[in-house]
Amino acid sequence: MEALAMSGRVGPTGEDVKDPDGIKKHQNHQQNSGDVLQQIMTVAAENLEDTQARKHALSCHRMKGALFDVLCEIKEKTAFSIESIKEEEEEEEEEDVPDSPNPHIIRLDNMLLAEGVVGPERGGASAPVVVMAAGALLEDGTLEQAQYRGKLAHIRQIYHAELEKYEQACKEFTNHVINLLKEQSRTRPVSPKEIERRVAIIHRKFSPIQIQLKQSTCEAIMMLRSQFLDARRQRRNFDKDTVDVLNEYFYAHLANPYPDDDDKEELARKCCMSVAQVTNWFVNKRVRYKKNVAKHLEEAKLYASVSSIGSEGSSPATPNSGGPDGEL
DNA sequence: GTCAATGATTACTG
DNA sequence: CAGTAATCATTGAC
Repeated sequence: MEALAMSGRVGPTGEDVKDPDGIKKHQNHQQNSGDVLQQIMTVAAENLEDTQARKHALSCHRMKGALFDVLCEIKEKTAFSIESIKEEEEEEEEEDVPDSPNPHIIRLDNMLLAEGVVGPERGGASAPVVVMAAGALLEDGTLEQAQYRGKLAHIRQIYHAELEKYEQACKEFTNHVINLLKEQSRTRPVSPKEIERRVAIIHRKFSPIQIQLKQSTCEAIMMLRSQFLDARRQRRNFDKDTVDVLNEYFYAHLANPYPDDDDKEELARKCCMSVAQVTNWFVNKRVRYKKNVAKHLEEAKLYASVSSIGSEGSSPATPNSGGPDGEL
């Protein structure tokens, strides 16, 4: 209220306030400020043109500066307590905000980081097509791995594009609100602290969108993983040339169809498959041959004639038994 | 849609 | 740890 006491020496109505009578001066002040407050109260009920005219009149008023200060002070005192209560309530309601990160969000962040969706890009992740093309020729990297990386890079791209959109929208809305508040600050007291509080509220309201984006991205990664890492869903029959090479070896070593590590590697190289796949193929072949020898006889004859080495026996033996009459 | 064939996985064994 | 047996999940011919 000091602001009012220290305000100009000329009254709003223009009369002389140098009156030595302090009571009269005080009454004048009261009446003047009452008038201005009354004008403010009636502004809301008026149409736009009247309001603009009234606003202009108010902003030109000699008492405006002093009254504005007074209103700021009152608002600081009253609104501050209300806001602080509100904030406490909001904090209680919204525990899922980034200000108080919960384990779920931490898990999402960790997964995004582990998969390289956030954080530093991993060698060419931004160029999935190149990765996919080159990936087929990489060390142990199969075409599937290259496709996995390519799709992961695509998810990364989408995530960052959406994140950018989100940040842009949040920023635009925040700026819009700040501008509105600044605009309003010409006719009503708006403290920087209030602007700060409003911005914080906007960010809190926007954060669930960001969490949803993270959640969706993680779900996409999980789906991709299950799609690519479960080989059974990826199963492809080996092509005929591959099966020919394997069958040739199998029937050529029918007495002991247990390729050693060197042979497995050689076959894997020849057939463009992994050693594990060669091992699987022989496991399946042995058991299925044994289950139906009769059915495989024709096949045995065919590959026996193809193979220059020739069959060592008509029945597969147990590993390293060496004998042609061994059992599987 | 059905079903045999087939590649991969799991539990268990020696 | 390599192998077997049983089983799963998918492919591909019909």
